[in-house]
Amino acid sequence: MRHKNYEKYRKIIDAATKVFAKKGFYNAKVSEIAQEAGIADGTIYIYFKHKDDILISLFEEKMQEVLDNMKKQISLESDPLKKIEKFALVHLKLIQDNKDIAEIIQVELRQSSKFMKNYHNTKFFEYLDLIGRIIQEGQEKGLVREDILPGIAKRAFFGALDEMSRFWVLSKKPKYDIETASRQISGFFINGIKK
Amino acid sequence: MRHKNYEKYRKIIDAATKVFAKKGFYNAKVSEIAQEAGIADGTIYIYFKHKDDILISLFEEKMQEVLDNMKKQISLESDPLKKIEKFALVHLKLIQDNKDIAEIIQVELRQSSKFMKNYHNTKFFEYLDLIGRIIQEGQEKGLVREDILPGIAKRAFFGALDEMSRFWVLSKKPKYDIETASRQISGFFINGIKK
DNA sequence: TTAAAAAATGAATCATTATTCATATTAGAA
DNA sequence: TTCTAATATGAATAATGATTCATTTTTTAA
Repeated sequence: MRHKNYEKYRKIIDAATKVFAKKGFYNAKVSEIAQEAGIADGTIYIYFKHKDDILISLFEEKMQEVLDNMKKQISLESDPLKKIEKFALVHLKLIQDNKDIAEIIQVELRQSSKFMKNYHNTKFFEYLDLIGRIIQEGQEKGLVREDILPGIAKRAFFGALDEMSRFWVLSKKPKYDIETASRQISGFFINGIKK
Repeated sequence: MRHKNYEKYRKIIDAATKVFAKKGFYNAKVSEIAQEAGIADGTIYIYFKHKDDILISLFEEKMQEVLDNMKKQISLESDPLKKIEKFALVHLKLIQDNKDIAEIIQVELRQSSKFMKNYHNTKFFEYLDLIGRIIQEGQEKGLVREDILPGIAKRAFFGALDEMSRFWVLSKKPKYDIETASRQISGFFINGIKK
């Protein structure tokens, strides 16, 4: 199914992205998504099992793009501390350039236990782990303090970026520009963990 | 209304806390809350305008407690950097001791735009601002670097703690104990911002 | 060109639940 | 104790919207 007509599959995902971002998952009607995609309600059920499935698929698709992009950008830097700087900048840029996706990842996907507890979110852990590995690399190269626990540090760093994102997603006009925000956040994170 | 029978009002809030935490706001039935509270469905509508109103009230109540507690604890320290350490410890302890509340604040309340965009969340901003003021105090006393923007730093620090909380709320058994986690997080935050 | 298969349609179904309200119970005043 | 107002009850209502499926349209391949 997923391979028969990828184009339409994507069209539905894109429509859903808009509608979920605007209304929130539970308040979004399947018929609205269909309308936004310019197809009939029933057609959605040819491509997706049910409404939940749209959200999950949407997330998988978008997250894969984010992940690929981030890996590529990171690999351009060799210094682990520079990689952290880069991570912050790329992450916040992504949020700014894709408000709808950001809002869904931010708000909708975290939503109920249904999604976060039951659906084991591999892609998200992979993303988090990019940070973890940078920190470990930094420790191996003697740039990062040995007593830093990468499992905690990666979450702290991601959380810092993420809270900044939430702030942007939820406020009308960003108060700080991305360069400033990313410089500040990576700045004190790096200062905090370096030797 | 709110003052007539505060006891029952609280009973409903407590029941809702349990049910929302378990099922998520949208999947929680008003009748389940009523059952958990040991009252009839209709009684809920004597104390609350509608389902949304329960979530909002719940949040206001709980957040006020959290806020009062945090203010008290913080005021016991005089050194701003110690205050930050204390903040982290108290915050994470709260999460650990109140899983249900944590889950709701964490997951449910951030949920749809409905709550986060339309309902202006004063209590949350007040909480965030506790951190902001500690940082400013640190700058005034010459302990924190002048180039740190408190508006960004407070979000980063809160975000770091919050992401750690999410991890706990969503995973069965905590991998790190609170003392370790809070020491690590406040540790590199303080290192990151201090002169 | 034509027939079968695949894809798309959208009106109808059907379950689900928030909310209401006529009725019953309880508490407090007289 | 009795009456009245305040509370509480829970069955009935009524809207909602996800999902199905009989029918139509489009595509494919012979």
